[in-house]
This record gives sequence, C-alpha cells and structure tokens, in this order.
Amino acid sequence: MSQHDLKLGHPRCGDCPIRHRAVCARCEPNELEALDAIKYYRSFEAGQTVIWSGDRMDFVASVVSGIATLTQTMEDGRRQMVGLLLPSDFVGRPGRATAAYDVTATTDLVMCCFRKKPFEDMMASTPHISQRLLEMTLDELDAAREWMLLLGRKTAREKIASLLAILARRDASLKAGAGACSFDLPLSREEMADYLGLTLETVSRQISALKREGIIALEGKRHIKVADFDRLTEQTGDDTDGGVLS
Amino acid sequence: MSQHDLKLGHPRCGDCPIRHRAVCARCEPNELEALDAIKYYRSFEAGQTVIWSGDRMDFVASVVSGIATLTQTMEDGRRQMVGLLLPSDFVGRPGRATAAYDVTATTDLVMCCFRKKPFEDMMASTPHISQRLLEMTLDELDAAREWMLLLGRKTAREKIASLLAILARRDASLKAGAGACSFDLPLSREEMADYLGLTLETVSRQISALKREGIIALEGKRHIKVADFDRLTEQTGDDTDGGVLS
DNA sequence: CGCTTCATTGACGACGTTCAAGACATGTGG
DNA sequence: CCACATGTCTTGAACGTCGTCAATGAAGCG
Repeated sequence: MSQHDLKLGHPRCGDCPIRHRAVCARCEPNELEALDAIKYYRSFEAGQTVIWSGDRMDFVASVVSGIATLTQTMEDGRRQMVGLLLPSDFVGRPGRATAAYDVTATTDLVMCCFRKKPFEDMMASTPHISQRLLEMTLDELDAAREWMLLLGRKTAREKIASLLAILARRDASLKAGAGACSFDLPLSREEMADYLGLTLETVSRQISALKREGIIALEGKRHIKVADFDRLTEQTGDDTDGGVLS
Repeated sequence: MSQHDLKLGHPRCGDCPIRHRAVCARCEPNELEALDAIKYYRSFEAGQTVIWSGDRMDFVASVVSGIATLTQTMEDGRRQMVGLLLPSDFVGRPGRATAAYDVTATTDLVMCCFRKKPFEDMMASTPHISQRLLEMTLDELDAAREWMLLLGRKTAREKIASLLAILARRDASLKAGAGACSFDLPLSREEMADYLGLTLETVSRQISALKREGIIALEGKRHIKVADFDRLTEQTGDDTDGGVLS
C-alpha cells in the first residue's frame, strides 16, 4: 500500500493495517473485495469533531489510525467520555439514523467509512461481518462495565493509576518492555478528566503526586515514564493477581 | 401454558411471555421448536446468587420473570452494579467459559437457560438469533454508556431522581397513568446505592429529601408514589425536552 | 514581545462518606 | 403476650475528598 493509495482513499483491504482486528477481520477475500468497492476514507485533524450527538449519521466506520472519543454532554456543560476509539474500533450503529454521542478526533484521525445502507445490506448477506461486530460489541460492553466500576467506586488516585496502567500496558504490548516503560499520553488533562469523571485540576494534582512519590516521571507534559509498573498497579485498586485463573 | 408446564420446565416458546422481546424474538416457528428442544428452566429465590464472577458458566439464559443484577466487587468490598436484568434480558456470553460478573436474584427469578454449546451451534445456523443478540447487545451498550454519565457526572440528588424516573416510566408504560403514578422499588437501599455509586445512607437521605419536598411520597419503605412526574424529571439533570427530535 | 493555550498549585468550601445511634418491622422463644 | 434478636432504613455529627475559584507557570506562535 503506498501513500498515494491512502490519499486516493482506496488502499486494498488485504493490505490494511487493521485488517485482522476490525469489523472485517473474519472476511474472506471475495468479501473483502465487496467491502473494497463500497468503502471510502475520511481524514480529520486533531481536535476536529467527526459528528455531533443527534446529527443524522448515514455512515458507519472503522478507525484506521489515530484516536477518537465518544462523549456525552449535559445541558449545563458537564461532560463524560463514554468511549475511547483506537485503531480497528468501530463507530456507528447499523439500524440507527442519528449519532448517539459526540465523536471527536483527539489526534489526527483516518477512518474507513461505509455508507450505512450498503453496509447493512452486506451485513445481511455476510455472517462474517455481523459475527465479528457482535464480538466487538460484547467486548465494548465489558469495557464499559469495567469503566462503570471505576467511575462509581474508585478514588481519584485509583482512577488516574488505572488509566495510566491501561495506556502503559497498551504500549508495552507493542514494545515488550518489562519493568519500566514509557509512552505518550494521547489525551489532554481535560480529556483525561472527562474520561475519569474528575476535574482537570484533580487530574493534575494526582499526576503530580504520583511523580512526587517516584512512581512515574514526566518528560514535558505529555510523555510518561513508568518507573515501577508494579507500584503503579498497586495504586489502581484492582486485583493484584490479575485474574490468573480466568 | 399451564402452571404445570412451567414447573416441568417446558412451556411452549410460542406462548412465552417474553417471546417478542427476548433473544428469540425474530425466530420462525420451526426455529422456536429447535429452541424448545434444548431449553430448560431454572428458578431462584430472592437473594440467591445465580453465579459468581469467575465461575465456570456453561449456559446462557433469558430472564423470564423477576429481576437480577450484575455486580462487580473489589477486593476491599466496594461494589458496583453494572447491569439490571429485567424480563427478556439476556445473560451470558457466547464463546466465553466463565462468568464476568456476580449475578444475583433480587426478587424471585425464573430463567430460560440453554447449554452453551447447543446454543452456539444454533447461533451459527440461525441468523435470526445472532441478529437479535447483536441488537440487544447494542442496546445494553447504550444503556451502560448512559449510566457512565450518571456515575461520573451526576450529583446524588440527580442520581436518585434518575433511577426513580426510570423505574416510574417502566411501570407507567404498563399502567398508562399520566400525571401521578406509583410503583414498588425492586431494590433495597443498599442495592440502589450499589447501582448509583453512592452509600446507602446518602440514598436514604436523598429519598427523605424528595419526600420532604413533596416530589414523592412513601408507603412503607418500598412503595413510591410520584406526586408530580415533571418535578421529578427536573431533578434528573437530563434534557427537559426528552429528545423529541430523535 | 504579547497573546493564547495548557498545566500546575493553592486556598477554601461543599458534597458525600464514615461512624454511630436510634427507629421500625418482623420473627423467635420463653 | 412480652422480651429480645435481627435486618432494614433513617437520622445526626464530624470528617475528608474532591470541586470551585483564582493566581501562576510553561510552551508555542504570530
């Protein structure tokens, strides 16, 4: 796949970087060709809104690269992030006309879009797609419920530690570093606050506290070095054994 | 369907009270017969645990009557309810061996169970079932995300009002009462607290406050009369227009 | 250099938790 | 029938965490 193809909006599905994890993961070569025919790419710059809650939404999409957020906003401005969309994650709901949440690009973002009608037609004729979508939706439901525990019962300290641990693990799995690891925060303090159900001041204070205690170190505002991953995990409030038996 | 059939565990699917809303809602008569052949009923008394998180779970099920809860518990005992299962709701995840949450009967409960293997086989051969399951899972995901907003951003007052409004609406839809309505709380104060991410004392205080202000009235501990539904809705923090345009 | 944006830090107060006592209903045994 | 225990709910008082408001700092950019 060349840069040129990307800009034309039609890299081959077979060469797609998210091919093995996205909604199309289970598709056969001929099914991929059908998808190839109806897909189109859209790019967004960091900070841009993809769609507003309540707006007509005539497409569904997969995140190809970059990060997007799903947020809900109350009349008085209180905001809660209800989902973080990473590459391969799916946006939109077949069979629904309008967006249920604000979708925002927090980094530069590329999405692989399908107009809803053709996609729904393909779903009806392609069990591999709906099977995979069901699986992904069940995973998202589990993630949402884990987040409910965090929002309802964890302290500010535990919330921050949990988020950092998740982000660290995500990057560690790519880098295979054992004791120490480091990564860039994909979210601003305010976005972290919206995700964790806190204020940005509390987020900042807790990060400073973790730094003071030597559990993490900062380079600039956005780069985190985790000195000792175990000590960070202790702060999350989660089971220490990590559910070995499951 | 006779009482006798119920006790034998095999009322006909065609006569089932949750027939039109459950995972089997889309099934054709012949598909229902196949389900009839592999299903079995289980009953639980109020307070009984259906399954513990982490335990082997070799069945999936629909709630036929009664109410069950999904809860997560931290090592130190903090608990968060992550789902409330009403009649027709589905429990369990195809393709997973163990339960992810504690499932508890809060009232007497009847469930329509399927051993996992036969059910998964049927899913593979019966698109109507996986289609419906996808739809139900997407609905649950939306509900979970709405609850994330409540847990992360609403005040105690708003949390209580939101819960009461939901329960009231649920019963009002059955009784078609307009201005005033009344219903029994299916949850204890502690269960409400676990659902709302509060302590039981705070729940009790907020209910007392709503009573003092004449927004609701209590008969006994568990029966609520909503004097003015609009005033209750005002307390939820939600949009007043109720999303007329959606 | 000022301007803007984002993050940090401090002081203070409100909201919800914690701890404790008491109310109320129900059930049990003397 | 009463005394007593038990479970659920209510209410009060003190405390603490986190939110609010405000000032300051740090980095990027015209």
